[in-house]
Amino acid sequence: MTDTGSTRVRRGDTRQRIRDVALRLFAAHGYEKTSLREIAEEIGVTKAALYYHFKTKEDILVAIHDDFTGPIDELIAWGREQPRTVETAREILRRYSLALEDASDLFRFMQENAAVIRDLSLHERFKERSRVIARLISPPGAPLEERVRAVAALYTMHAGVFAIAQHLDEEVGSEERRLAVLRVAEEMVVRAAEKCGREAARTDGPDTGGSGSGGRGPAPG
Amino acid sequence: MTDTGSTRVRRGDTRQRIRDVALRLFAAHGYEKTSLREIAEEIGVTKAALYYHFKTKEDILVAIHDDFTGPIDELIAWGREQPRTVETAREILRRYSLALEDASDLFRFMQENAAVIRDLSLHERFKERSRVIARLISPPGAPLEERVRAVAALYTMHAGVFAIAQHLDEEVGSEERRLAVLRVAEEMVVRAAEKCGREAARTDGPDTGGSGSGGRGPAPG
Amino acid sequence: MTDTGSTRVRRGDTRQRIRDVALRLFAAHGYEKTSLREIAEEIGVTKAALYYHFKTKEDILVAIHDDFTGPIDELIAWGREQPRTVETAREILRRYSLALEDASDLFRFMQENAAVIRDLSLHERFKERSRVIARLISPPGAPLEERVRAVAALYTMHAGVFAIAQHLDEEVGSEERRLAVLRVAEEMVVRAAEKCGREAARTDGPDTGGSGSGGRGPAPG
Amino acid sequence: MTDTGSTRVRRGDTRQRIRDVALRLFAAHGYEKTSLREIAEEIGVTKAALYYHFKTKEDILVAIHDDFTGPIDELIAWGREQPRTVETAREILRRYSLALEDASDLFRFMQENAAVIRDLSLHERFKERSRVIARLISPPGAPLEERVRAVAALYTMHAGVFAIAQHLDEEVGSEERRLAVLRVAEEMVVRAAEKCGREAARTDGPDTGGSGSGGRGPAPG
DNA sequence: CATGAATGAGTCTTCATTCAT
DNA sequence: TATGAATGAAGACTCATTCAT
Repeated sequence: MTDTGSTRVRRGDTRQRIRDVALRLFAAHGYEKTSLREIAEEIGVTKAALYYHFKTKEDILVAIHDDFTGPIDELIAWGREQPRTVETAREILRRYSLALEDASDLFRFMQENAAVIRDLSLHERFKERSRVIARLISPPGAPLEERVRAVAALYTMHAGVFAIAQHLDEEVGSEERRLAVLRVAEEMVVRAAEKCGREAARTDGPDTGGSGSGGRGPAPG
Repeated sequence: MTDTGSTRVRRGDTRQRIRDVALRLFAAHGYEKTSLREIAEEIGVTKAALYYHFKTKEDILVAIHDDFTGPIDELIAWGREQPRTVETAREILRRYSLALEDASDLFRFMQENAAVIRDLSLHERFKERSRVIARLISPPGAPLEERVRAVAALYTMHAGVFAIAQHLDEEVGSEERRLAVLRVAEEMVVRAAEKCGREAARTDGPDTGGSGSGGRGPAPG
Repeated sequence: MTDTGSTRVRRGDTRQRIRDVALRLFAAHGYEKTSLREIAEEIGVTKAALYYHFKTKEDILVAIHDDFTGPIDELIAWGREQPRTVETAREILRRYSLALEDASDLFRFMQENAAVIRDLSLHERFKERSRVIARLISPPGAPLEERVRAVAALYTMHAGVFAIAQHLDEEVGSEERRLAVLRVAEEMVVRAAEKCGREAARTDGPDTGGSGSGGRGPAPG
Repeated sequence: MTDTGSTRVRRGDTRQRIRDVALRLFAAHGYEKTSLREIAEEIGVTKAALYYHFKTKEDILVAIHDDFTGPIDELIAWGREQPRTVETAREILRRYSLALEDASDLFRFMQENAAVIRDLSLHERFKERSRVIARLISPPGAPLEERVRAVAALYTMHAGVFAIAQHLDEEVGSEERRLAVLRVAEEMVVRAAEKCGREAARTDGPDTGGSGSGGRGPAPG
């Protein structure tokens, strides 16, 4: 066995630990209010060590961001090749819901620090992805209300991972909450399709979603 | 005639100008990234002058906040005395929509700086008001999904004043956008009531709302 | 009588003291090696106080520089209006010698920190003035050797205020040294004129100049 | 045949490359402003590698310095054994001019970083050599003006390799410039001797220098 | 012969805040 | 009603240097 770091410091994983701690602190107190000193101290290294691994504070954030965009990019790639049906839209929402849950800290951070992020290089990359997904759900030339509904569905899901959760301070399981939010979002886009008379397959309930990625097993009626 | 500031600076209204400029800068670049120096410079006074009018930086924010809560408080008071019908819920949304539009900078700011605001005294006051309105729409003991829908409707409207607008980069009038968002939000709570079998009055359209606060004239079909 | 600062700090003159101390330290240890902390400590204020008076470290240097350029600019202005005779050139050298002596710390600094200064905004301004004076002495289209002589004369004088002085560690009075250097420089330009056959007035020796601004007494008309 | 670096980096010559790159950067931006990171990056090794070859940053500079002092030391040795005639002085200048040209980057660096170098161990060694050469040209007990002339001649040559060159932005070949500067310097010491009535050999032109080190062939009349 | 990882001291600079005037 | 002058604390970042591997 190699010397498994009894020597006071988990070796090698510093870079990853910086990302982890930074995300937690950024999400908790905001990007500007989190100092590199705090991050370094919590990890147990010096500020200078952070600069060995990342060129700037913003760079840490970028690295965190890019850590989580893989699933989203796959979702976009998948979405582009599907037919533009309501069922596709629903499946996108289901998958997006899962991706969101995995990266909930990051999304919460992006949402709650939007004002500051606007001045960062990150901003454009993030915004673009958001826009693309919205377009995947609501066809480019769709009527205003349908497009609003699509974006609203997305934001509902974003809010679902933290803001809405705060309003539900009772004992609501996180998976239960996720599914409830998902169902609401799904319905929004289904409604949009109905109203605008698209090639809506049956849309009575969120039943068909059974295809699975929306969750394990059928959602309770 | 009133002394129309021959001296290049409107005298007397400094306090108000501080609030205005501060809100604009806070909303644009975030609370932490906006320095008192910037505010003072833009107004044309010294930093010290800000301290004549406000005790701390946070105080400026509190003053701004309180400037805009009047209408919301009235809405809450009004809501408390209404019967808990779907129609009431819709009317609350309509009025909330208008209040939001008037205080859009502030709401945008609160939303986009949530992470930083969490550490401020303001936070609780703001959060509570939000919670109360949500409760006005979805009865305390309502089923999970209905409550989610209520909160989602509220967030949809919050997002409507800026985030959604960004996705609608075409030439959509701001009033047109507001009404579209409002309609989507209304439908969310109506749907909730239907599903949960409340004493839903007719919900076909946002017609009854004629009481007026939802907008001028009937919304286009 | 007003309270004449028994209160520990000479009031009002902070800005000037910053310039003085900064120049001394810059000249002694170099621009890069002199930290704002050192300057502040020596004056007895905080680093932040420096930033109340100057926007950046470079700004302090610029202010110092501009303090001393007045006489040089006057010299240039005067020179431009004189006939381009050898006598004018000699008078320029004499006046330049005096200006140099007054600003010797600055010139020494500029000379000994040239490498660093090259990256500063100051550089161009300084270089240009240097060039102009050289041109005043050696006519634009003069033969190579004459121009070299003019520049060399200038550099000899620059070096005279410190580098040459170091080689003369015996007891040579500073005024004695200045005049010796000046005489050498004068001769260089006189020789140049002789060789190139300009309208040299008598150039046998640096005698006539004696009365001039190179020492005490009125400059020749 | 020699292993001509198939591996992208000339191996073995790292030490030399450090010296080269360091001198170039030191001369360009100054000693303090040039970081070991820059040097290492430009070479394509890590900072730590520099420390394999040199003990400190200052050590790199010392090594560079010592690289170039050989010719100067030889010149000094030669000079010491010559009779103290004007002709000797001229020959010293001629040889010095050539040595200077070979080590122009270093001399430029020493001149333009004098303020910083003063705090380095190098300083004394360098200054001493300078002093010795000056003494070789102007006899120990010579009158003030003669000594000033000697030092000025030396500084003129130093300045000649860069500062004067800058004033001559036209197309003046570097050899042409060197010779012009040399001629001016020579004349300074010749004049000194004339005035002070030393055993001046003929001084009409820089002809006798034929020994060659002053340049190839007779200088143009 | 070199690197990966890290450090401690220090850099310039900005900030919210204070207070005598 | 304001300002001029200043401060203490902190910020992000860089540097020369070290050392185990």
